[in-house]
Amino acid sequence: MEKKEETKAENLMANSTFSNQISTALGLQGIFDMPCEGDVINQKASFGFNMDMFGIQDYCNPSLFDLIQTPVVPPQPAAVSESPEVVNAPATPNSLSVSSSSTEAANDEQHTKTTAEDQEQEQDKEKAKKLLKPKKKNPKRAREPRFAFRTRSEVDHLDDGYRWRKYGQKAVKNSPFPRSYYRCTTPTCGVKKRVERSSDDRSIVVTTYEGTHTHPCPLTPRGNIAVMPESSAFSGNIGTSSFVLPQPQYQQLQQQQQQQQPYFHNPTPSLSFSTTNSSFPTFQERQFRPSLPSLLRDDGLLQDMIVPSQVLKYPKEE
DNA sequence: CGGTTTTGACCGGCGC
DNA sequence: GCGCCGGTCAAAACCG
Repeated sequence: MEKKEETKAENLMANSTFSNQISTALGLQGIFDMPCEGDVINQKASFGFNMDMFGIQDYCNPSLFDLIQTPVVPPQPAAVSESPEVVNAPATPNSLSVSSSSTEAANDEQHTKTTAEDQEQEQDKEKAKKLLKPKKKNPKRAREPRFAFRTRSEVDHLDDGYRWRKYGQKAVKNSPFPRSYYRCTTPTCGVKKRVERSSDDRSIVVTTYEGTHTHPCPLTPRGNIAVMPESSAFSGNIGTSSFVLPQPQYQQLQQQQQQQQPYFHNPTPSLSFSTTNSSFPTFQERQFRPSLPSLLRDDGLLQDMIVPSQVLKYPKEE
């Protein structure tokens, strides 16, 4: 019951354009504070990361950034060793018979407690267990670059335009709120993200991204930030939005992989977040306010902070 | 019926 | 070596 309510709520909130787009796009690391509720948005958006690079430092909050930025990148990449041990082939199905016989012997010594079938089952279990081991191949595999940011939102999992599948949830020490683990559903994309609620302020969601998407945002044809995909009222404007979030890391990958994957030839828009000569107004020029139609109101209002200027103009601003 | 979420178990790293 | 903890797996449940 509650679950359904939650689902509803999440659906309602699902439109929240997510700041990870920004972060992902910029390849930033650290924790970004991204207030996205109306009460907060009215306070003047306090981007926690340095937006100087966009020429919109007016809205950056360096102190906050400094305050909350944390080294989410592991201290040491600990030499990724493709050591032979990774080859350490676990018991393969073929080896089953061998170990099976030895197991039988062992059982024989004790007592004939199990039938052959039982043993087979046990062997299957063990085999299954062992089959898990090879996955530890890269014991110290270098972690992807990570970054985290904080978002004030009622929902844990905000829609960032990408599709995620939850693959785990864990209770977090010293926090009453569990941490959820998501993985990008795109087969070749190994991006993960963790979502947890701040124990200090339950209204704050801490999202940590790991890795770089190797594909455009599925909800947008050109990898642009997705803004209210189902809001047809805006999609038109958004489609031509000057607010285009490039994805440096993604672009890097483009360069690296475009030979392998023509997919990446899809030109990623250049950084037009810069306000110097684009039609996108400076943050200073813009008035962040809950100006979107009511259907947006309950969403994380982050989209207010990053919706294109056209959208912002949409509702008469008075 | 296929995709997603839930959830208990498992594993490795790390500190003691 | 042991226990704790974070991260992941995968079967089952759930959902559209």
